[in-house]
Amino acid sequence: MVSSVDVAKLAGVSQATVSRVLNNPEKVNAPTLEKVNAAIRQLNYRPNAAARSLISRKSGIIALFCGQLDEPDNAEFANKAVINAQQKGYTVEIHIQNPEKPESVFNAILNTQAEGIIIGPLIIKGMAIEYLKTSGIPYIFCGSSGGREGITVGMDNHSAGKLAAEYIRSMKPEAVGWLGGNQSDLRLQERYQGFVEGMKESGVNIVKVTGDMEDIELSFTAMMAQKQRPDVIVSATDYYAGYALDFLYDYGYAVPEDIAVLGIGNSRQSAMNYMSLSSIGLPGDINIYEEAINRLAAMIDNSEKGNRGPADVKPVIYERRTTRRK
Amino acid sequence: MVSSVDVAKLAGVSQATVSRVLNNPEKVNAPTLEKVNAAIRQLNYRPNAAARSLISRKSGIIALFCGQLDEPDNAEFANKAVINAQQKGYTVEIHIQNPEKPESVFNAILNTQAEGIIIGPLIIKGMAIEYLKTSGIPYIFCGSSGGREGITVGMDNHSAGKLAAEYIRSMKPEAVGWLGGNQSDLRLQERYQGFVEGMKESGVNIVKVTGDMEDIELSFTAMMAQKQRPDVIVSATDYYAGYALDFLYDYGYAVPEDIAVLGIGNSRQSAMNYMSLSSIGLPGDINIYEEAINRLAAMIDNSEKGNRGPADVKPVIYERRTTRRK
DNA sequence: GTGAAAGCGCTAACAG
DNA sequence: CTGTTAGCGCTTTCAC
Repeated sequence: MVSSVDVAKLAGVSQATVSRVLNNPEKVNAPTLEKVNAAIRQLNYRPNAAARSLISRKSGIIALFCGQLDEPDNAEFANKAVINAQQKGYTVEIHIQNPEKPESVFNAILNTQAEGIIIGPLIIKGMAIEYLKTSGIPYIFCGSSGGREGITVGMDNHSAGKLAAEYIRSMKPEAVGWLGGNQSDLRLQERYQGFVEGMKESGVNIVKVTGDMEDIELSFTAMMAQKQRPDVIVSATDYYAGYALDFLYDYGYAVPEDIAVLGIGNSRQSAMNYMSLSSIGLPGDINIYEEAINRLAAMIDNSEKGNRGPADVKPVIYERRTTRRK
Repeated sequence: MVSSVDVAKLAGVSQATVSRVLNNPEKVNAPTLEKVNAAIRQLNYRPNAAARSLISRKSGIIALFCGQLDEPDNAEFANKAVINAQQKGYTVEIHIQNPEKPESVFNAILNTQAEGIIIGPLIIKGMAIEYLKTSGIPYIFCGSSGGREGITVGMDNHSAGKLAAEYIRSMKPEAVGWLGGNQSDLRLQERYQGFVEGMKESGVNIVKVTGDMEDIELSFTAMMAQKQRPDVIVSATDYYAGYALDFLYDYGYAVPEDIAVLGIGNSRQSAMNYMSLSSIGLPGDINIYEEAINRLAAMIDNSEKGNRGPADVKPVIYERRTTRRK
């Protein structure tokens, strides 16, 4: 490995001068600077980031936690958050949760040298919150929900559930199915609570199905086998709604004639003509990811406590083919 | 920041002993070990990764480069590669390419402390290959294509294009449209070359449309406005095929009756009933991502040169509704 | 404007 | 089994 000492030798200067060329070139005489730069190129020297951050106590790294990227919600979060962080000059360390052992991903908090942590949609379990709090590293929830622990930027999940309820009540359903996803996902719990609140006193029976996809497939079938089966299905995420559409097709239902389907999240896919899934999501012009990274960066720079509280954005409804009954 | 010296003081031992407790606890007497561990917990001590990697010259980091995660190809790559790397104990640093300035992402190669680099689907431009070669860091292409530079693990793109050609020739098309995506994506170029080769001597006219989505929308419209318009569209990726389906729907075409659509990549979406896109992809049981990470890890551990050559997996066809003409 | 020297927090010999 | 010591590669005073 070539170090700044090697460069110094070749250029015939001291190691300190090499460091200056890298960090304060304006404080170096033009000829010296050129000599050193030539040596750097010749040796293909690359400064050692570990040594630098040992001194500066800054790693330039943000750690990002999220669920698997095959779920559009997660992929959208990761994509936007990473891009915004990159634009601010940060390097992003990504940690993807394995749904089979959801706790284990949080062990990374113990060893990360990240300056900030951003938590997207995932299952918060085990020591996660405790690790976060004791790490001393600024953290922020975005799209996920930390409950009342730390600050959260994202859609107001409770309102989303409530809005879903209000919207489908106008359809006068006989019975409604709730596709809930993983029970440990706080975000989805909040959506469900909002939904139940919105359905209160409607007298409509709610059939709730939860679990991960494999489990859902079974319970979903069971739900549709009942005498009073739902004529409207609300899904806690667009991702599950996609699978619902798939099941319904397999079982011979017409959407929305037999059964209407409503998602939450308003993913890119849902807007495509071939899917055309009605969904509840953020107003079009809001970039919560940029806001989240901005806040995180502020917390890192100013050691800001981040007690400005949550920024819960009110969702809106996007009506598409899967609910558009004539 | 609390260091091992602080822990040592509190525990009444030398700093070296603290280090031993962390790395070789079996070489420490039980009572001492307990004293030190107590101090570690009390002070909430976390070893400084920078200092460690300064000594070991190992960062435990793999750098991953890919295109935006809203494209299913990219998301699948990132997801699987990250999960496999995590299982091997690596931390993954993710670098997402901004399509507006595709070169800039590669600057990260100059400063990364990663021990290995994995390059997924993206546009390789500018100094990318040169940076890779001079970095001295082992690298591997997966899903992307480095041409003949370095080793590649993934689908044989040329064969995929050829297979697409062979398949659609059986449909006796009058004219065929090729939706090509970004011209600078080597992977897509290879698919096209294979396609052209497969169509040779068929006498069928190929209309090629390339560019990113905004551009494609225009050229696509132009393509369909021609007198002899395609009755079969082959898309270089499933992602573009999705948009094609969307356009066709808007313009009043029936798929596959008026126009058949074939994708390449066999994304999860394409298999869903609501999309049911015929596509060309890897045989079901192959995990190229695990293979890629395994090879990269081997290159890191053994400083293996990685000259085992490319592992180009032969693709197969998944026939679904968008081409199933009766 | 440049060099010498002191560490950043840790691991790894080497003594004892 | 435990303490002492010498760096890892770099930035940053402090002299000259």
